[in-house]
This record gives sequence, C-alpha cells and structure tokens, in this order.
Amino acid sequence: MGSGRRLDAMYRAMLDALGPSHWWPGDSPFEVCVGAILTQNTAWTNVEKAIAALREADVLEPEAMYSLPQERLAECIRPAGYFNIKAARLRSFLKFLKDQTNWDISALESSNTDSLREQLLGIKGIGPETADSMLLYAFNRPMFVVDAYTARIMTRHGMAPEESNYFELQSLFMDSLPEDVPMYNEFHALIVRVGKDWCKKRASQCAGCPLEAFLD
DNA sequence: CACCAGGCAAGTA
DNA sequence: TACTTGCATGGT
Repeated sequence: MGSGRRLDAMYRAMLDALGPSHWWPGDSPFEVCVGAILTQNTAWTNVEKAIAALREADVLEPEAMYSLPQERLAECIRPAGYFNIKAARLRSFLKFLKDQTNWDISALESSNTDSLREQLLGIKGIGPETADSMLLYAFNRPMFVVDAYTARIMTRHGMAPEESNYFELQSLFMDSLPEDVPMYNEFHALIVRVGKDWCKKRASQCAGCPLEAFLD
C-alpha cells in the first residue's frame, strides 16, 4: 500500500486541474466495444466520424453490423484508419457475440471478470488494452486500463522501469488502489488527457502539467 | 515536410 | 523469446 498515496495524490491533482472527463458514456455497451476497437492507435476524433457513419448506415447494432459485407463495413469505418484490419477485428468480435451470446451482449454480464477477460483476449484483434477498455468502460468491471501514456507518465516520474510490460504497469495501480470502477474510469481518462497535452514523447513541455509537482 | 494518435498480429532470426 | 514491420486516415 506504499505507492497508493502517491497515485491517489496524482489522481486528485489531475482531477482538480482538469475536471471530470465524462469518458465513454456510450449509448450502449456494444457501442463502447466498437469504439474500443476503432480507437486502436488512432485519434478519437477519427473514431467519432467512423461511428457516425455506422449509425448513418444503421448498423450500430451487432446483428446488423455482421450482416454487412466486410468490404462495406471497411468503407464505413475508413476515417478511423486501418480500416481493412479493423473491419476484420470488428467481425471477429461480432462472431464471438453470435457464438457465445446469440447476439445478446447482456449475457456477458453474468461472467466473472477474469474469465470474461480471457474470452475477450481470445478474440483476434483484441489485445490487453482493448479487452480492459471493454471490461471497464462497457462492462463496468474494476480493471485498470494501461496505454502508451500510462507507461510514459509512470516511467517519466520514476515510478516504473522503462521495460515494464502491460501487466506490471497495471499491477502498479491495481495492487495499491481500491477496486473502484468510477475512479479507474476517470483515472485512465485523466492520464490520456495529461499525456496528450503535456507528457510528450520527446522534449519536455512539462510546464503547466498537473503532475509537474510530482516530478523528482 | 515530419510526426503522432486512447494497438495488435504476423513475420523474422 | 525478442525485435521489427504492416496497417492508414486525419490533425498539428
């Protein structure tokens, strides 16, 4: 429970400075899952365009989306980039929903978190960050989401070695913070916002960063 | 013009 | 196992 205080202080500093993020409220768990796949290595503004196109095509619902030929699905999501790959990934997720839930995504609510995580990771195109984003933001499970910004911020603050893997970074948070879904939700969102605006890959434009006081 | 974005899988040695 | 590369649009 050592670094818990520091993480909590960082969380409050970011929240005080930036205010709540209202991230991924989504119109449905399915929509959140679609967004999680589309946003892989892609700016969210581009994802919004793709989701709008899916809604316009009236396929923002599992069975309808699966009935759309992959090539046309790819065309809808073109603005999100990697459209051919992501169309295939959406379809592998849709096939999972069909096979495991008979198109009733709410059937997944009864699975325990660890087995649901394993199931999601078994789908081609869903890696640890996408699976955990779905668990936290679509299924309201207490799973901390790690991304490139999380790694950068933690290493830059001397709280994790450069070579830390996903699980090690995730454990840093989950071993010392309470299992609090709304807090995990907001914490990850704040990390992304701070990473985008201040914690750049190179140079250090740390002036004004909400976490400036936590640098050594 | 270069660089980056809420990653992942496949290929190589 | 540990690197490297392909995937692709849109904003700064």
